Amino acid sequence: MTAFERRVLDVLEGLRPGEVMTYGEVAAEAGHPGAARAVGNVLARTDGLPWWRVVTSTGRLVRGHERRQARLLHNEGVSVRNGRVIEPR
DNA sequence: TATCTGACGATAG
DNA sequence: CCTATCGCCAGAT
Repeated sequence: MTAFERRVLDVLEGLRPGEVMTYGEVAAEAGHPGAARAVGNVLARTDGLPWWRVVTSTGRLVRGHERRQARLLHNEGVSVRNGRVIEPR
């Protein structure tokens, strides 16, 4: 477990159902601005994290997991349309 | 130290 | 709005 990974996990644990953040925002809050891509890597290999509450900078859902993510987000009251989170980023 | 990889970001076309 | 590209970062080899 690296320091970077811990910081990312801390940020994610602060997310409540229905709240959504972008990879870039997570990276910045974790104290590693610009490491959006690295955040994605963490989410991809770590289990038990609310990965579906993280989307791309344009509100696009995670590549390759659109269906699953759309369902999970919908369960939390987040509006999704055409593989994209609606309005409130 | 050098390279490669990937659930990203910004931008030109 | 979409795709191609290039830049960036942390991790793994």
